[in-house]
Amino acid sequence: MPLPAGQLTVPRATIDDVAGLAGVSIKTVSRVVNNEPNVRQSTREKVLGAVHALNYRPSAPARSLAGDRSYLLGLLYDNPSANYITDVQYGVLASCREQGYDLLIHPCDCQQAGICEEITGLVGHSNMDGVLLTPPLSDSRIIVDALERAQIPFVSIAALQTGRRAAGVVTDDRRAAFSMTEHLLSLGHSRIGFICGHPQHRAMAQRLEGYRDALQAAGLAVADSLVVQGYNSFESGQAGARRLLQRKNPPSAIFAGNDDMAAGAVMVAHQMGIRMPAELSIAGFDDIPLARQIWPTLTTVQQPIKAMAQAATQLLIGILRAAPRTDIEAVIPSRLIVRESTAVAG
Amino acid sequence: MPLPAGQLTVPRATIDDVAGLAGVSIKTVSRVVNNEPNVRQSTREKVLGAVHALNYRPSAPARSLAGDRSYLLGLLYDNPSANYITDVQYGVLASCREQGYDLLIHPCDCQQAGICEEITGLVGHSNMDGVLLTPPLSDSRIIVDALERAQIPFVSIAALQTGRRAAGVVTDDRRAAFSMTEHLLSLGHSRIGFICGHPQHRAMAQRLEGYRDALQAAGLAVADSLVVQGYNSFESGQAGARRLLQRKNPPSAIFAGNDDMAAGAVMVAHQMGIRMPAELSIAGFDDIPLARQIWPTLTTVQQPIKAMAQAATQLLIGILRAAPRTDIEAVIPSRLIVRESTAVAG
DNA sequence: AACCCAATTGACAGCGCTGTCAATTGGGTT
DNA sequence: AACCCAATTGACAGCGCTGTCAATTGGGTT
Repeated sequence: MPLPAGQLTVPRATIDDVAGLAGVSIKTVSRVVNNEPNVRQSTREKVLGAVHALNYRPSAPARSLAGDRSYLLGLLYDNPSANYITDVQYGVLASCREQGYDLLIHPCDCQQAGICEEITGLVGHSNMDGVLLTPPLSDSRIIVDALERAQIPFVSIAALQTGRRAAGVVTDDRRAAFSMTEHLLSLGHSRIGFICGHPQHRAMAQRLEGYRDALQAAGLAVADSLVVQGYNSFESGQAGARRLLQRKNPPSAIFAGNDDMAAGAVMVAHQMGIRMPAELSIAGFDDIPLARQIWPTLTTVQQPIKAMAQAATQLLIGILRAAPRTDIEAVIPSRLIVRESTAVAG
Repeated sequence: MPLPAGQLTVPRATIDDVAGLAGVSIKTVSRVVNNEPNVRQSTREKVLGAVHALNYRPSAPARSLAGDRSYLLGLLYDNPSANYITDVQYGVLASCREQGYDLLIHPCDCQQAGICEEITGLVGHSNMDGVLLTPPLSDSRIIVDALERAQIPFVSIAALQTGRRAAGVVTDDRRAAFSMTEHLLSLGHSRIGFICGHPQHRAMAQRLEGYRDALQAAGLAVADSLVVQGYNSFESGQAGARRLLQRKNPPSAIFAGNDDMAAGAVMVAHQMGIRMPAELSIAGFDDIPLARQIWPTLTTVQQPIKAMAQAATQLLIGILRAAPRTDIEAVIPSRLIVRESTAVAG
């Protein structure tokens, strides 16, 4: 039965216990535990033996208080897609565990007044060493500015920080969208609708560019009437698809900027009695689990979300360790996955 | 541009600064900040004024070190459903913010050897005040035992701790499953298949009981051949549905123990060319977003996941504060949602 | 006016580490 | 053998709070 903390039967070993057992000073234990140089190999082994024997784990708060580092990272997001966020979390956690960091998660409301103060307050209070940003936060100029002003180290996932000395990890959105559009063109589609994601997301702008590039490369005009604005959510995908399909001359294929919106389009087609993929091809982007859970299964771009999050976290920890150049941008490639929602134009 | 921590231009106010400005001792500031009794109203106001003026926020690690409390809660889970976990997280976070706690998340692998040591190690290292458990961890005897032995306060979400003095928050699984089965019976279905969730989850056992109760109440025999074992995942739902639908005498309705499995069943029906709901009704449980994102949309039970998580967190914080009786069990009701996947038997 | 006692306030140690800086060690050089 | 200096080790203060316990305050009572 749960009891209040602090009454553990086996009290935790402290650095003094380890030092006593190993016959060295606590400072030497500290050096070994933190992998600092200038410790004789034999001493290191003696200390590690004691650490192991006592099952010693340094106290996070004590470290944090003394060393001005908390070994705590924050993950900030404002994203409606559970699948996306969960993937990001797993990626971030993988790197955190590897490096001995803990993770605090902080969903927040991007639109809310005072969001910047909320975020800097949060970070200050929890003593986070650094934060990871996902879209749309990473695309928000005011939020990025606030973090820079507060001098909080951060790395953004899936968002270009154009013209800044900020680190980030992205995928090749433009090229992938180009490939997807090419795929649809190769199936004989010439009227391809595009449901764009949130206008503030730079990754979405990139995907739109890729779509345009491919049409132009194929010698086709980019009809503005075939591009509709969505906001990343399933519901906005439904609305966008309705607008496209209710035209007098509807497209024979729809490419949505992400899977949630593509799934919304699939739902609308079902509701309108349009058969897929015979009468309508639909493609998404991201390859979240939902892409395999709806009928027909979605042709999409597998965005390496987890890998990107993991790489971004590595990058952040590297910056915290060494404070090197921070204008690093890593690109992790994505790939096309053809499933059942796209077929030869009817 | 990110810089290493500890170089903030405006140094954080400490308790000494506040005490100095308010003209009291740091202990009095501590009392006010922690809402302790026995402070004169006028003193309290003076201190709060200084707190406000300096934008003072107590240092979490210092508090933790001095007070043996970290204001950190842990959320442990091993659950494949992103939707479910995200809902739980939002609920837990809502209570955490209200009460000034931060949240560490820790997905883990329930099956892995040494899981108990991993968990107790984790909790000890991070200095969590208490942890929240979701199924299947909350259903695992060895994990619950380990937490009790380590005297770590915990509350479980959506799992009965039968025969223990442990706190938990559940919904009325049995009654809700009864209602859903009744709904299907009232549509004229008499052969209703059931895809059960993970055999270790007590909530799933409850749902199976509810299904049985309803059949018996209607004077129908419970055919063992109509109950198949799943494991909560989409894929296990597909496998279960295939087994049910490939019988010589298939059911006209399938009730799955959760929405992920129900969605798997829907996928199989599509693949087999079975029309829904005309030829087959399918019902789920939980009402995750997926239930509204597949076609046909799922009739399901709205399980108040977020509310349960929020209540569980409140309960945990209450236990941490007062260490009162810990064998509390809260029940939050769920309700039936009829959508497009169920209809009169054909 | 003297006293009393609960209410209020404060002094100080200590939580478990890391940073700073001084002390010690020990192999290579002359 | 005496010396030197980089490598190694340790002493100690201090991070910002809370807990403990003692000191002070101030309104009610006699």
